[in-house]
Amino acid sequence: MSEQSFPDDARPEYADALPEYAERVLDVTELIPPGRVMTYGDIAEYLGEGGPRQVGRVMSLYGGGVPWWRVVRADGALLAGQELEALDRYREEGTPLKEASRAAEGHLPRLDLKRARWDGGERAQDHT
DNA sequence: AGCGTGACGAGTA
DNA sequence: ATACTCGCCACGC
Repeated sequence: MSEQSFPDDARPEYADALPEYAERVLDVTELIPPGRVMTYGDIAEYLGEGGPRQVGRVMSLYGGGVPWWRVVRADGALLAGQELEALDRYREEGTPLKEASRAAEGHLPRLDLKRARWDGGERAQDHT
């Protein structure tokens, strides 16, 4: 096959296809079981490529078609701008939440990562 | 090329 | 628990 040599800054792109990295991130996102979550960093580590910021970027740009609420920040804070949307999902999926202490009323609950975090493998998780 | 910005994360005060 | 720093890396100006 004749190898066409493109200049490094003029590689052909196909509009229908997402960048390969983005596709992998979305792929992993769809593997997260309902009621569980993975952090941006977890996904990056799982892929063995990129970092949390790269994953965050992908979700920001292309996350609309996948269960984006199952990809969360490491501190358990709900996604800014879509807290209520996400909270709704968590409640219907039974995702472990950590209710805000009564002292902080205005605060929405945060995720209980200790219980909700999914390691990417199939494994029994119990307790209550 | 430099610099600010971001759906991040860990460490420190 | 909050605030701030740094490290990280892709992008846009």
